[in-house]
Amino acid sequence: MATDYFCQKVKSMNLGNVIGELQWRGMLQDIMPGTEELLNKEMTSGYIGFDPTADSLHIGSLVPILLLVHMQRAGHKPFALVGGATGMIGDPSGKSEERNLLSEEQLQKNQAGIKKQLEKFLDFDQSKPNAAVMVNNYDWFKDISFIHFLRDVGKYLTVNYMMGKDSVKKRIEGETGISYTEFAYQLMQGYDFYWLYANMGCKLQMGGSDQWGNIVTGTELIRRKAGGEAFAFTCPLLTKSDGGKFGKSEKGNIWLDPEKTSPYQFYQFWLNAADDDAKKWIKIFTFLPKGAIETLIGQHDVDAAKRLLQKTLAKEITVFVHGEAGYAAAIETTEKLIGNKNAPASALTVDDLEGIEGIEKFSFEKEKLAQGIDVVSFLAETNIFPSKGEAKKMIQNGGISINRVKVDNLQLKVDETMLLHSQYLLVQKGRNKFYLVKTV
RNA sequence: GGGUAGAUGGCCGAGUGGCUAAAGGCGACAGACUGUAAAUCUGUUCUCUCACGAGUACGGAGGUUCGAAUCCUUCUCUACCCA
Repeated sequence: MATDYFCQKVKSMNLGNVIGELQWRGMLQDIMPGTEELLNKEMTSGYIGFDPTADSLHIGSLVPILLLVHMQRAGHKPFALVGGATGMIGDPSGKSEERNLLSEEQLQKNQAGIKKQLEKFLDFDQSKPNAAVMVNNYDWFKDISFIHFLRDVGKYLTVNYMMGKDSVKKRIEGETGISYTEFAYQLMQGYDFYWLYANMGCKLQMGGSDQWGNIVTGTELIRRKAGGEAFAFTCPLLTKSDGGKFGKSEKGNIWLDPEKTSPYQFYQFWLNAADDDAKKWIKIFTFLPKGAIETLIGQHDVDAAKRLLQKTLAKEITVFVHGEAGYAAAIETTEKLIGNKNAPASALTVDDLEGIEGIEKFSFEKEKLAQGIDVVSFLAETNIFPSKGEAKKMIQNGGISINRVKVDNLQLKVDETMLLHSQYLLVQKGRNKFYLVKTV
């Protein structure tokens, strides 16, 4: 009795208050009763699933990842589930239309990519009791037959129950309907939770709030099939203050893979956050303590133009995802290209130009330049623009600069005399999109 | 099985024989203003073309017509109603 009490006491002393932490950070949407008590009482195993819909995670997945990190920091045991099986089916949540199935080959590739990324963010050191664990639901789904699934899983929940889920309801009421395949998705996710509960002692599932329905199916399955009690909480889905989709730029998703989104572009995304967004995001995407964040917000309000919040946010998250080196490269590029925008392009050294990380580079034949070429053809032939028409429109809009000088004349000839260090041209589209053309 | 209403550009949505490459809105891109913001205002937004212009396009196929997103036939898909 006395030792029990002692053990419990020791445990609870080491467990940080995750829920409280997540709450002030604005990372808590729904929570099942009893979850907080469980987390305060014992080291809890909790999981989040990531479906391999692409070969890299993007910043939308960052919030769930951070939930796991917070869990681990607070002394709990995080499970990252790669959805090798569920990814083959397709989650209807938040999707207005039935999706195309991915090829198995593609799925394999995606799983590998996602697995590699998740490994970076969590501590898998198995000597620690709360080491992170990576699982793949394909491992337990691959041997289940359809008949077994219907008997062992499908039997426990009514279709009525399943149809009540928002994700399903919306699709049934919508125009495109829902296939049996996607309808069954929640059962699979529910079974994941059950399997982890039964085999790995996993009592908690987390996720974005769009996952609430699927998660509850899991706790329900655990209750009915195993008579057990499981818990859950979700984080809010992020939106931008202008109503746009979070995590999208003109080039599409912001990926965590530096090959897809360079650290510079990644950094720029956060740096460009609107003030209101930055205030919310800095709590979510950094691990800075409450006091520090409050101070920052205070300073920001005094002089918003300094964009202290954005800079701190961008720094913290870039270091987290791409490391110090990635951040350093991002900063370097930023300063060269945008930092001192009044500096003439000729101030950039060869090393500067060559070393600019994360901008698109093109090559162009030196001979063509020797004769001089009109800007429009130049922009089209370097592939900076797909056609002359587009290049022309952009120039007419005043959106093109070469070597930091705005092109205001369609007739402008580009020739050798414009080259920086005899071989480079710095082409700028809009305020902060740069392309480096190197002659060959 | 029977009936009705639909399918228009990235999305929403107007358009029922020529004035329609197709109103309007959203989104996206660019400019001005700014803080590499936001808001606002302006321009662009099917493809190729410096331009003139040409080519594709209103679910698919075929037809009527000098001319079709618009009329007819048929097919596919969706929603709703009746069995």
